[in-house]
Amino acid sequence: MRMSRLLLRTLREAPADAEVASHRLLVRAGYIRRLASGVYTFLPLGVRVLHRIERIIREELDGAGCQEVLLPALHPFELWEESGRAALFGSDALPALVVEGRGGRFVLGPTHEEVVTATLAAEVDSYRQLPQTVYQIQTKFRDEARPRFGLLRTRELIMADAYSFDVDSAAMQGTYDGIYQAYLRIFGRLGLDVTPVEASSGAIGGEVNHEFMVPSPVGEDHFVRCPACGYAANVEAAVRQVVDAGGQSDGAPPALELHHTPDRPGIDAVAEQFSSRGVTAADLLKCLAVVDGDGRARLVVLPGDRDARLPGGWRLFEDADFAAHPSLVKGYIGPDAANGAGIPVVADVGVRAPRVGGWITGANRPDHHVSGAVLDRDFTVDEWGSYAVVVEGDACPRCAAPLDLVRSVEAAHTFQLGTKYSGVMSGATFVDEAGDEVPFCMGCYGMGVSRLVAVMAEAFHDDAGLTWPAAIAPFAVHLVPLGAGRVVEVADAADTLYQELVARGVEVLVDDRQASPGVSLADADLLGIPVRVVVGAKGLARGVVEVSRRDGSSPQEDVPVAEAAGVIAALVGA
RNA sequence: CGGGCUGUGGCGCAGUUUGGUUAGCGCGCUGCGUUCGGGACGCAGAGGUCCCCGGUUCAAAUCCGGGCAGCCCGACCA
Repeated sequence: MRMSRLLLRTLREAPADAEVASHRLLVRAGYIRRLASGVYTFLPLGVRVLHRIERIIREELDGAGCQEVLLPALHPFELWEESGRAALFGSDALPALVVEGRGGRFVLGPTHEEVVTATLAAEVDSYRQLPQTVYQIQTKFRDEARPRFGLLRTRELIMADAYSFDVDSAAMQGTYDGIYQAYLRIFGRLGLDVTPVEASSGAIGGEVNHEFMVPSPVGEDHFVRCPACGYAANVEAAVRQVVDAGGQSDGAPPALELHHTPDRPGIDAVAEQFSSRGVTAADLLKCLAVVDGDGRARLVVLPGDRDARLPGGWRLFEDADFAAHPSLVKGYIGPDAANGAGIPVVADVGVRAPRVGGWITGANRPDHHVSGAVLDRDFTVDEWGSYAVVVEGDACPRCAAPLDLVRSVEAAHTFQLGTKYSGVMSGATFVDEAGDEVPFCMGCYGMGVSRLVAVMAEAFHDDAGLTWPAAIAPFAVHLVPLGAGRVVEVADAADTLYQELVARGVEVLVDDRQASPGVSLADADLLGIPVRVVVGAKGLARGVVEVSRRDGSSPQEDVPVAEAAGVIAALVGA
């Protein structure tokens, strides 16, 4: 490709809204342009990178036995009513865009479980046709509350999503493992350091699921990792154990005392009132009245210095709920009231740790708290669990070693869905060997392709620009003639080398613009093509061209002009 | 959805407080010339609904009212 013909403009300065390196560099180097907030155009260089990534994904998914399809991006609204997920539209969980057309109401697909289930339902009737795994590379639409960081979080995104259909749960798990391994191979070929973690399934659903996390300082997710046993989980799903330090007090048990605590909204304010006794938020019980997934009232209790982590489907009490349960006084809840009212108390394991002086907690009457509350004397717990967001240094749930906290970008997410969709959508069944009609056992697997462009740019850049690995670079070789406009030997040598490389099947970008050397070299740094070949008067005087690696992985090398095409072609594996 | 900030040629910004004649600077763009192995220089040019609507005024980028959009922090999130 001749650079003079390439639709490319590089920018010396990045737009003011570009904060992170990938966004700044992809815009400056002319790979992408913003059309609207969270909506980007891929220019020719950007499309080439996108396609290289897609090709790797296709090769690995095809190799894992998946078949490519292309599902519609425009979905009949009724399909989403059938699955029940239309009820989530407009919520943060599923911010879909709905459009009114002459043919009715449509959803701009935010994800494709409904469509693919309907598709397979129509094509598959017998266990003999199973298993099936299909995938597509498609544009998805989400009405993001806050698009940001360039391609990392957008309203319109390109995703590779696969869907598996098996006869039963055991078969589905086998398929799941196969895709999981294929995903690891994809990230391996991209050269990304990825960690699969246990995660929460959100609006997609299902029991078992994994996120594929790429550690990054600009990531919006956090996961914990155990350096001892390898446990890894998103903080939204991570659990911990509480190690009994042993120091049980042998002094007299604390007495239960009532305190007047007016105008003390919140844990920190209450702790402040007792600060003269050395009390901190960790000495208080945080008591959250919630409604669980089955609509039952529960009281979640955890140490006051921890953020609560509620299981999926649980929600905090609203005013109407408090009205229905008058024993729970908003702002002054103590677990004993829930015990008395028969409301199950579920407590974080942190509440089990021995505590000199007991707990400070609500007194179940306005403006009052109690101190000296002791577990099993003043209140009881019906069920123990991990209801606090795990933080760095918490004990690993498997081996008790201190956990590390890692900031990261979610690059992919896989789910074992089971019959969540096939169980409720009509016709999503097949006849099994015994002649019974049973629903498909499904899995789904999503990978953010456009997001991966940004993830790769985050992982592969330096101060001067991008440093693509060969696997996804838009071109293999950047040929930079210096002074071709006035030194005919340079122009001739560069043109000859360009023709030879093209003839050998090397993807070459040649800088045939009328630009000064500084501009050409700075743009070459910015674009990040892995191998650079400088053809200049200085080199030609010695009979050589200069070959270097953008990532600095090997020193610059002088190659005799006559051998250049062969050496370079071998270097890039053409 | 809450808080803060910002909308001025393609990009980055000044000008707005204190209204005033032709709206300015750097980069980029066009032409000519010189230069050119790390973002050169000179000369001459082109390019602007100053986010939108309404108001005040002899006069509005500037003041007032109402919108819209964008960014940041938080909340939320597949």
